[in-house]
Formats: sequence, C-alpha cells, structure tokens
Amino acid sequence: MDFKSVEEKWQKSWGESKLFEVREDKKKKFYVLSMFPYPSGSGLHLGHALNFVIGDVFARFKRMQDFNVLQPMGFDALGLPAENAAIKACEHPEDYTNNSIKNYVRQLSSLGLSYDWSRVVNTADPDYYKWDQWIFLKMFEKGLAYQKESAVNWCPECNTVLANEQVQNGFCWRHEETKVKIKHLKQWFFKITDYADELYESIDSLDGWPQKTRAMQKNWIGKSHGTEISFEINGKNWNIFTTRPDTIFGVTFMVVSAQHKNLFELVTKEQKKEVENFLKRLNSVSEKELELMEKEGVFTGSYAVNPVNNEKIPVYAGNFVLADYGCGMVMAVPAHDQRDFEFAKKYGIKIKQVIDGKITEQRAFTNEGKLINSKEFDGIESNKAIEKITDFLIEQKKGKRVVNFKLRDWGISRQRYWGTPIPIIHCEKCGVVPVPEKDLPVKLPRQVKFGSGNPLLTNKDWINVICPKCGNNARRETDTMDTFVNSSWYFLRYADPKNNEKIFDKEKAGYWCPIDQYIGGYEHACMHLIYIRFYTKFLADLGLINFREPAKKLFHQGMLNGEGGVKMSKSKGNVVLPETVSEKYGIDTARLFLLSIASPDKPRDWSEKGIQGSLKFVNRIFDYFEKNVFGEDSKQTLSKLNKTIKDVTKEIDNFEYNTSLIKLRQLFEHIEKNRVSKDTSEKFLKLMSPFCSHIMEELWEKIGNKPFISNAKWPSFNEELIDEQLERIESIIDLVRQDIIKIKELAKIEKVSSVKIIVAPKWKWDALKIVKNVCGEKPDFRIAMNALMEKEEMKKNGKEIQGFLKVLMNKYNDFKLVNEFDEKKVLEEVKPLLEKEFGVIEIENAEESKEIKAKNAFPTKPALIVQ
RNA sequence: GCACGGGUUGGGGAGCGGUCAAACCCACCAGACUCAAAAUCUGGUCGCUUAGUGCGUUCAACGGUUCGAAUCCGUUCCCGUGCACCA
Repeated sequence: MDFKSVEEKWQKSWGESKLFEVREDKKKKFYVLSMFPYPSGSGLHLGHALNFVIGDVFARFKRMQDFNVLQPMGFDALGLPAENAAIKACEHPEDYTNNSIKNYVRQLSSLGLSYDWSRVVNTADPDYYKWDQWIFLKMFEKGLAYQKESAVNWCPECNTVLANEQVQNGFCWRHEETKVKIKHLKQWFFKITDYADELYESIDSLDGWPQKTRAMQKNWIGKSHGTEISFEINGKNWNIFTTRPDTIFGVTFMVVSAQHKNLFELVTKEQKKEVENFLKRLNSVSEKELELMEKEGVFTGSYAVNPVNNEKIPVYAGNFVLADYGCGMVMAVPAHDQRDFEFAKKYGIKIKQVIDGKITEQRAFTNEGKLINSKEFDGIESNKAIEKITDFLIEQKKGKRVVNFKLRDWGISRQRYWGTPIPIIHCEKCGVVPVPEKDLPVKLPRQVKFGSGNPLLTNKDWINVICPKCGNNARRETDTMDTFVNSSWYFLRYADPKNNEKIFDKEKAGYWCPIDQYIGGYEHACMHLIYIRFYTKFLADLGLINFREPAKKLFHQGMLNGEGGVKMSKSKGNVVLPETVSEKYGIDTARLFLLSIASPDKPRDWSEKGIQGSLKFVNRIFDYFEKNVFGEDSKQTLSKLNKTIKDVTKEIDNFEYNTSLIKLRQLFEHIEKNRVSKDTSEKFLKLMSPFCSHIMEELWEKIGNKPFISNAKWPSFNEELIDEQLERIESIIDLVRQDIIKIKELAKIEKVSSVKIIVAPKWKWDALKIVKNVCGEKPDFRIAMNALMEKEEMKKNGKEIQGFLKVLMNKYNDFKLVNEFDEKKVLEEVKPLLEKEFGVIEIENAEESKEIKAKNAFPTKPALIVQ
C-alpha cells in the first residue's frame, strides 16, 4: 500500500478541518503536554519522534473518549546550545533558531501528531519572553529576585555560570569533559528556597508522578529537621547545625569549613601560618581530587565551650565541612559519626562514647540507641533524648529547632547572548532599578559581536539607557536568564498564547490547566520539574492561577537506541531519521513497531528486522478491510471484543501500550479468522486509531464511514458479554483442531476417515463442582477429599479420586476460573464444523473408552484417536 | 555510602500467589503453495516421552512463608539510574 499518499492525504485533511484545534467549552477538558523541544539544527531523529508519539497516542485516546483535548507544541528556542551552534555555523542565533524551528515544524507535521498548531509557543519570540521579564519583575517586587556576590559554578566552555542543578560531579552538564570552576561574581538569584518546604512537602500529593522522580526531588531538596546549637568560642557565640543533639556529650572537637567566611576570627596568631598553608594546599588541588581527598584539617588554636557540660574542646578547620549548608560549622562526635571518627583517628583526638553500641577500630557506631555518659540523660533512647536535650538547650537559650534544606537559591544569571535579558537598569544614583512594565519587553539587540565574554557587552547603544527613575545615564543589566526560566511556565501560555495584554487570561488558564498528563524525559527530574513547580506556586501566590502544582500526572518515556542497543548519535552514524523510516514503512508502521517493543517508559532498540513484523501486521489489516466483507458476531467474538475494549482502555490509560497492542493483535487474528460483523470490525479500527492514525482513517473511510475516526467515539464495553468460559471453549476447539492436524501429519494419514475425541470422564466434572461448593476458592486437600468420599457416585472411583485431586490442587485451584462447562457438550456443538474439515467425528467420555484406561490423570485437553 | 529500579526460556519483552513451560515480537526449524525463490499460510523451538493425554527440570543464588511461588518475605551476588563528605 502507498503509505506516503495516505499519510499526506490525512495530514492535509486534518489540518484543513482544524480537527485538533480546540477552544474552551462545556466539555470536560484534558491537557496532554509533551515537553517542548529545543530546536537543534540537526533536526529531530526517530528517538525524539517516539517521545512525541507516546504523548500523541494518549491525546488521541483521550480525544476519542470525548474529552476536549489540548495538545500543543512549541519550542524552547533560547539557550546556550543554540548560541554555540550558531556561532559554530557562523550564523546569527536568531536566524539559526528560526531555520531550526522551520525544519522542526516540517518534521513534526509529517509525523501526523495531533497538535493544535494554532497555539505554537516560541520562547525566543519577544512576545513570549516579555512575560519572562514580567515574572522577573514580580519576583523582584516580592523580594524573590535578588543579586548577590557569590561563589558560582563557572563553565569555561559555556563561558557562563551554571546553576547547582547543572553541575554534575563537578563537571558541566553539557560538557562532560569540562571541570566547573568556582568564581566569585555578582549574580541574580531566584529565592526558590522560600518555597523549599512546600516543594518538599507537597511531593507526597503528586501521586500521578513516578515514584522515582518524587524520591529524586525529595532527595534533591533534602529537608532535615535538626537543632541549631550555639557554642561559645572566645567569648562569641558560634552556631552549629546537627540532627543528633543526643550525642552532644560526646563532642570532642569542632570543625569549621575551610571556606567559612569568618574562619580567621577563630584562628589564633600562633596557628595562622599553619591554617594558611592548609588553605593553600586545598586551593592547589582540583575539584575532583578534593572530592576524593581524605578528611583533613588543621587546628585553629581556639577552643569552644560545650553548652551542656562546659568542656573546652578544640576547633579545627576542615575540608569536609560545607560552608553553605547548615552553619558552615559542625560539632564533631567521633564515637558516633564516621567522618568525625576518621578525623579524630588521624589527629589523635579523644573519642568519647555516649550511645550504647559497639565501636570498632574501623567504624563508629552511628545508629541510635540508649544514652550513656550523658549525666541526667543517661538511659534515655536517642529519639527521646533528641527532644529532651533540645528542650534543655532551648531553656538555656543555647539552641533552637530548625529545618535545613539542601536546596539552594536558583542562580539565573548567564553571561551569554541567547537568553531573556534581565529587565534591570543599573543607575549610579538610584542603584538597581527595574525596567517599568510598560517598557517591556527588553528586546535582545540584533547587533552584537560574538567572541570572548558576553556578546551583549559589545552593543553600547543597547547598554546605555536613561534611568527610568532619575533620568540620568544608566546601564542595562547584561546578564540574561537561564533558559530554564522560559520553560518554567510555558504550559500556561499555551492556554492563551497570543495575549498581548496579559501573561495569560485567567479564565482560559483556569479552564485548561493544570496539565492532566505531562510527558518528558527522566533527565528533567531535578531541574525543569522543580523549577516548573516553583513557578506554579509563585504564580498561584500572585493570584493568577488557583492551583499549586503544574501537572497531575507525569510520565517519563524511555530512550530509543540505535540498532544493537548503541546510543543513537551523529558521531556513531547510527541516527535513524523519521523521514527515512516513513519512506520505507510508513510512519504508522514505525509507531506500531516502536510502541510494541517495550512498555513506553523502558528504553528500546531500533531494529530494521523487527519492524518487518509490524509491517506484516499493518498489511494484513489493510488486506482484511480491503475485502470489505463482513459477517456476524458469535458469542465468542463479542466476548473477545468486549474484553479487548476493556483491557485496552485501561492499559492505554496506564501507558501500557505494548500489552494493549498485543491484545489488539489477538483480537485481529480472531476477526480475520471468523469474518465478524462490520460493527466489530469498526470497533477494532477505533481501538487501533490512536496508534496507526492515518491507516485507520483511510480504512474507516474505505468501509463507508465519514471522516474522521480521529474524533469518533471510543468504544465502550459491556461487561455482561465478557465470558471467560467462552474463551476457554474457543481454545479447546482450537486445540482439538491443532491436534488432529498434528496427528495427521505424524501418522502420515492422507485423508482422515474418522476421529474419536475422548473427553475427561464425567465424574471428574462433577467432582470439581463438589470441591468447589465445599471449599470455595481456597481448597484444602483433606476437606475436599472428605467431601468427595461422602458422595455415593464418587465412591466407586475412590482410587482415582486421590490422583485427580492432586492434579486439581496443582493446576486448577483458582476455582473461580475452572471451566464448569461440559467439554463433551461443547464439542458436540461444533461437531459439524469439525466434520466438515476432517471427516467423521465421534465423541465419548473417557470411562466409556476402551482405548483409554484412565491413568489417574485429569486431561487438560481432550485426547484423540485419528484414523 | 545513601536512595530508587532491575535480573524471566536463543535475542527483545510480558507476567508479579493457582488456568504458567510462562503472552507477544524477532530469530531459527519443518510443512503447504511454487519449476524455484520471495511473499503468504500452517505447525514447532527447556528436556524426556506419546498417535494423544503424561512426566521431569526451569524464571540470578540460597533460605523462608504457603496445600501451592517467576510472583510474597529474608540474605547474598550482579546490573542500571540518581544523589554523593548535607553534620
């Protein structure tokens, strides 16, 4: 069949009829969103296509279920990669990006994805990033956007600052080879930490999100309850943070971070030189080595006073204490913390045990337990002691309960061109002045020079402005925003993409949002997916929306690898393009294949051979409908159809596409064999339509329906028509047929003259019923045996019963499902059919059969004698 | 180290207490059709056996719970992913 013309025909038709364009109405809405792509110059490969296909199947399914489905698409066009790629190609990022987008739109359209193309969002469009700037101003207003001098992660390759989330193992997330350096710069931050607690706590309410993602976010935000305790050092109070105040009597030294900003207040004259040497040594080693380094430190010369027992304990500066977590200083309890333990061993510091437990030469005892050597707290369990000692410290005004987070504020400054300009003006007189809302957007100037440093610095006309406050000369902020800013709220803009007055209409956003089903990669678990939650909460606090989480359900799709499981990449030359596949097999076949291999959240490999199977299937479907001849449904057909509808409906909802495709295959096999009704055939087309939309559309029309199957009603199922017994009957008849064929072959019988079918003795079926009645669903051997022996008609088969029961127990104990039908009767019914095929058929019970002496067996299928 | 997720028959991949020697796809084998091949169709592919029912051994390893375990629990080994000196 000519896939290409069918695809083009329907894509055109869908487009012309604006089938997937939606507006707010009374119908129940459903918002399906696949994360928008960054339009790379190299275009989209089959792996990207798969991601979108997964979302598209879902959207099509929901649309047929009569939801008002919004499935938009857009482009995350700003960002470093585009800028770098453009520079490399000697193009302006704007032109480069626009070309890439054009290419993407072309490629996406040919995939037949059911997007509402009228809502495209492009983050590089000033009409879009204007609202990024607007949000920035709101944040600034609320004190959530602020500037501070800070040590930042600097990627020399990107030539810019990275957020904590973008540093991986000390390396840049985009440059696996490039070590991130620490630089001190004045940077813009979003105070995401103000939302840390809510971001952490409400993860539990996201039950439509994968468990793993939720765990990762929790881990990332890292909330821990603890106690802040102040220790007196040289007459001044220094705070530390601990989650184990129960071990405070075991403190034998203190460690302050080597990067602590007030470190030298603690260092005595005598120790100054040594501390300086220590710091010098730390600076000379690379980041990575630092990570692998042993716990090291140096004595500062100062002593702290333990607030619970007034012991004087030495204060060290150490390389293993983080300056920016907790207080930058810790109390060290070598007996009950492994790091402190190693440190104490190394420097010969006293180890004082205060929790009852075993400490070895190698390891501290880090579990909780009963307190010892802790004066009035002796004998108390850790968990209680934590409370009691904290209360005691609070009373003494030496401590307080605090909550600490690992999450840091989000550094959004980037010293690059292709991002949203930060709408700030620096005035010598007025200081930091926000650009007035009416002057938005602050557009990126086209004229800049790319080379070293921030390109925006090269356009003086753009930089030099008049201060909106005092009218004097001032300078624009030249930092641009992290690209994750753009993607943190785009889902809302889709609801009202062309609004020039407002960021979006409150009612429109209220109708469409939040996202019902969000789809995107695992890699976003800790970046984009935290930021988007943060933005949602902030916008809710501004009163723009009335929900606090962006997406009800989240799904992560698996990766598509190249042939043989090798990661698809240009350098390996194994990139598969959707165009190529389309040309050869049709995009529907490709969709079918990719979704058949594995469940959509698992990775899968491309296989040129594998797709043949899907092609075969597609062709068979086509052939069947080509004939356009239908018959009538048997009970079996109706049962199978309804069961399939039931299963497939549930499975698509759970993203179990692979298993639902198998069921659809099996349904089709039945349809093919049994010449079913037109209605059933049509229902099959509908069930297939989310997966193979073009072909189903074509066949739908071919058998005399009006377009479009794409918005036909999803079939409903009738539970009453589903009969598992019928399925069993079908399989028994099938087995008999297959056996006859096989025996015929084996015994080299040219023409079958007669077939004798021997079914299980009748008493067994009766016995089964008795056992079922007595034991219900959970049979017990003895009870069942006794019940059987009570019955007169069973007694005569006493010897066999035991064997029978044994088999019964092993094989058929789920009594709900054991077939109650009389095998003999069933076969009698289909006798004419079998006779037509094979000749004379005789059916008898095993006890009547001379040939078969019952062998203590409970046949699972009828035995045969073929002549 | 911590946190998740896994290890299933030649490959991929379902199954997650009983109808399980385990869906489905691929690969392979045999048969039909054909002069032949491709395509298509039919059957087979853990072992033994039978004309057929049948039996034995399997779902990383070892133990446990259960009348019954690929499925539940414990321990161990291996693999993947994320965070990693977070006090």
